[in-house]
Amino acid sequence: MEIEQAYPYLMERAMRRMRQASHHAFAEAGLDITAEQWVVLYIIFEGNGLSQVEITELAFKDAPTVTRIIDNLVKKGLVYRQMGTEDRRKFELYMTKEGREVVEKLLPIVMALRQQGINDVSASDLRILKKVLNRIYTNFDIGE
Amino acid sequence: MEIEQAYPYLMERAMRRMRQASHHAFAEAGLDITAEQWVVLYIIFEGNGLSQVEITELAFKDAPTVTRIIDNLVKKGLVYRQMGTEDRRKFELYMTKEGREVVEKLLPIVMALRQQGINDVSASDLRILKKVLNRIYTNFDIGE
DNA sequence: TTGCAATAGTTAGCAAAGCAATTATTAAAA
DNA sequence: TTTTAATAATTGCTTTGCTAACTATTGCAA
Repeated sequence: MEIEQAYPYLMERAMRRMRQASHHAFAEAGLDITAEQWVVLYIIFEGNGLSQVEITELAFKDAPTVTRIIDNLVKKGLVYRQMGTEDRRKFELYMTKEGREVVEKLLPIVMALRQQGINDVSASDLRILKKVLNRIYTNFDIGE
Repeated sequence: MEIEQAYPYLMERAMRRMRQASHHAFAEAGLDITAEQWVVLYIIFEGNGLSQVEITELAFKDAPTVTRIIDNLVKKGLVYRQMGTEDRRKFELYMTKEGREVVEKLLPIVMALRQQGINDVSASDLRILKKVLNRIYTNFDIGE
């Protein structure tokens, strides 16, 4: 019954530490970027010209959240919106030069953080972690 | 490099689904309680008379968050604050009758949800999940 | 005993998550 | 073609997380 042993608690706890570590590392690199902004920024970096809906799906966030994160990224001059040529409801998202520079500066930091988290975790344990996380995700599938 | 394969992404995704499922299940039971409120409510249920600092540590949240969650629980009439007898800076937190009723109503739902999440996950995989989550947590220990 | 640091809790400000409702545009149906 | 439904994005509202600043109380030390 002890709440400290329940896996949701352990997940929450690990996630929070991870986010704090990210924020701390980003700040140390002189960059005022949240972990969530990083996710969206990187998606735009990888797939230039994506619409917000596509970003929403890739980032597994909801539309309003993505709108606001992009608002912030635009304010910081890292990305810009361009009205869709075919479908004028859509925006296409592109990186600015500053945005690319930030990604290139952050990428190794993100990689190092990710590695730090699984330091001394065996490859097989990591595989099981991912498998179970995916399983938990599908176990709560909508419509059940 | 695919972000969908990175463990932080999988954790985030699983957590979000879990929270949604909780909220949905609580609402279906006719209870307007968030997952976060449940955590605090249950801690007060288990340890009657705890101070907010103690709750803060047990819930692994920060002080302002706990203050507000307790504010909400008080508004809903589920718990109440009582000024500390020895140390007048502290509050002691206690359940109301309604609070106890809510916990007793929610407890089986929470248990079922927790079980649903790890449906078809072997005991050994679950053990590894917990071990790795703890490892990630300590790998990001402050002061490193 | 006075003065100062530590502790408990709160308030304020910003970012983010979730949900409902709204606008603008496009697609489908009567 | 006109109406209706679906889609893309936004706005508003509430809750939470995090940081910093603040008040009140307690504990310790000069």
